Amino acid sequence: MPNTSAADVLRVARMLFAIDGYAATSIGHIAEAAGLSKSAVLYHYSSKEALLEAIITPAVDGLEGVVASFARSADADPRHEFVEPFVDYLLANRLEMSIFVNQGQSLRGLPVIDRANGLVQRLGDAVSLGVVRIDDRIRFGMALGGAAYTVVAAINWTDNALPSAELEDADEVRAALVEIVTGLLVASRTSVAAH
Amino acid sequence: MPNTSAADVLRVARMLFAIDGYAATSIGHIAEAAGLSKSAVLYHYSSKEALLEAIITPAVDGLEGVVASFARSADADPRHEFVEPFVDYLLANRLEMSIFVNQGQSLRGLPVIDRANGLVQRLGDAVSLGVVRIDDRIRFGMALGGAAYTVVAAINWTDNALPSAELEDADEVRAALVEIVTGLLVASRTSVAAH
DNA sequence: CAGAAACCTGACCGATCGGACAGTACGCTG
DNA sequence: CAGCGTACTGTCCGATCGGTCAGGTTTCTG
Repeated sequence: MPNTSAADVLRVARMLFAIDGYAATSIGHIAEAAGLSKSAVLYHYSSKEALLEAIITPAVDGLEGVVASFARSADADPRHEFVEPFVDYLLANRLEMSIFVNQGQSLRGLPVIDRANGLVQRLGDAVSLGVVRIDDRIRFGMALGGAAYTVVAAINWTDNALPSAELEDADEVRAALVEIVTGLLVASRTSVAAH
Repeated sequence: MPNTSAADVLRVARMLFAIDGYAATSIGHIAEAAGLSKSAVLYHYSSKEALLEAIITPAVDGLEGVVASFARSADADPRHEFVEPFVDYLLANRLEMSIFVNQGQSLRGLPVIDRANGLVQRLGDAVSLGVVRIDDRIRFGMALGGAAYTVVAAINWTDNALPSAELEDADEVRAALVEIVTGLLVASRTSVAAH
């Protein structure tokens, strides 16, 4: 994690985009918070959109891996194949998740966001394959969406403004998420098998 | 549901605020979509903020009832006392929920939004009372947040643009949500009792 | 029919936005 | 020392924003 100005801009912008929203965050705000001029921000990132792209592209790349790991877990025990990578991904990309979970729809049209939305849809489609019962679909949606939203909400509802959350009991949180998500997914699987 | 211009403005604005976001929706956009001039919109609602207030105040009032119904269900079977009203509330206020679930943090500072956020916090606090284990807290968060987010996401991921979603199997959805949320809450309760 | 109230428009305002651009200070290399 | 790339700054621009205002039309009421 280098300490260059460009990296500072990235960190500040990620924070502001996640908490205040992309539309409500001006380049001037980012510049001020980073201790630079607006022009300096635009020197490092040629546009506001390019800045957003630089922020969430790595996270979207990681999401690609998560989707792949789900496809791989099609018939195995989903816990190790899919759930743990999924939960780890959520916890490691909280701010980026917050951006495209909460603003994914309003920002559609931007290429990076569309790519992220497409991946989410692919994940949803992959899971709907062979799942007919509505309550199973909803259970699955709650497992994925609920976990994502819970992790994101933890940013907002705990006293934030601190650079990274005070997750000292991160291991416990992780274990709990893995257990609950697995529970919801397994319930879905078994009811599929029984059907 | 009257067909006056003021009501049209309200409907259009609710849609745009929920889908495109409050910050990204200009009064001019609302006016255009409603077939009026910008001035006409500002004639019916004195400011953009007043328009948002008119949209979500009824939903926030309803949320007050939901919070009260949770307090009432403290030791009873939570299904009828709390879960059903909660799920019904979510389904009946999908667009408004979408606004202050997804944008509640970025819009903090606006009185109506702060009131809504305070209610959500009150609900969270009420539930944390006596719940120590982290996995129980997360399970509860996933029950409430996940249900809310699932209902909201259904707006965004299904082909929208249709005025109200094509929820013909609404009864099945409702039943499934009630069952799943109840399951998560009951698991939490029993583990509290066992502890 | 007179007048008031309700409804709506177009013109205009200051502020802020994303972004372009010309210029400057600094360090490295030949 | 000359020259060049990097890292910035302040200035300016057109567009768009939320909001005001003066006036026009329609509708209701006495």
